[in-house]
Amino acid sequence: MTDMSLREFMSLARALADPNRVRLVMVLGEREVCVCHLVEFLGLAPSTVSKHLSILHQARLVNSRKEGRWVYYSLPGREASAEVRDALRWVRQSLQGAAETDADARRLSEVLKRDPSELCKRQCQS
Amino acid sequence: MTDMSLREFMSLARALADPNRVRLVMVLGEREVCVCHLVEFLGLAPSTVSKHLSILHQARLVNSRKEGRWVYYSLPGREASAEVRDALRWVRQSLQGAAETDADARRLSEVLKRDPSELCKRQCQS
DNA sequence: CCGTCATTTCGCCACAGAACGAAACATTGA
DNA sequence: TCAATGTTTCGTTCTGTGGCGAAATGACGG
Repeated sequence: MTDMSLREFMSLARALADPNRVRLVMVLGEREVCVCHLVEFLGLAPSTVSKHLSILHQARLVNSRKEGRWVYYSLPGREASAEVRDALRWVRQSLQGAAETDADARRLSEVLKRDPSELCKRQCQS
Repeated sequence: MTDMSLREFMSLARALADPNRVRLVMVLGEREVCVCHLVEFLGLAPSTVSKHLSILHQARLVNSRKEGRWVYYSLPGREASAEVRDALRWVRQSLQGAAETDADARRLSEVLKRDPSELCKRQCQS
């Protein structure tokens, strides 16, 4: 009923075809998270994480909000299109309760306890 | 509730990350189709189509049945796992009614009118 | 058996994409 | 305004994947 073109669908499907991007979608449930926390969470270079977030954003699977120097990403709510909500529902329902999902949630909780400034300094020096 | 591992999910997501494979999934609704008809439908080399079907089969998104020299592919029904059914539901509900879907359905109908033998001869000579 | 034919597997090429570091950009604070 | 800092963009490298043709596999008909 969503009447989505194949091109739009492939944008969603390809955005969800990378495990790190799927982990980001799973870990962004409910809360809004700063990029530097996501960098620490994935353990990848800031530029790599930024690229992943850019791909998710282009597919409308995440929202971004800039607050000062920090950028926060989150999942869209009811304002999202039906196609995006269906895609997010598929991912999140499929992977809820998975071992990796729980482990990642715990891992993010630990990361969120740290100060953004501290994280970014360590990221930039390396 | 399906309690699927990230690895299993990525197998499904990556299988659905190619437009030609998505077209195959959409066109295999209900009916069982022979490989040579799918080759003519996509307009790709037989080896390429076989590879696509292999990827879909490894992800359990399609069934294969061998009858003589011909191999028929179809979508799994209720015997499929919940994860596979959820993935197929997402794709098919998202793209039902899309212009490309209707055009492909008509295109396959035309192809199905032709004889398998005739198609395969033309495919092999080229 | 042997040839034919439908399909798959293999080897190769070209391109897409994931990763990084360096540089650019943007914002805050001195 | 200048320095510091969080994020993104750019350029590069390397791996992964889609495409094809040729060869291998498997099944039917002589």
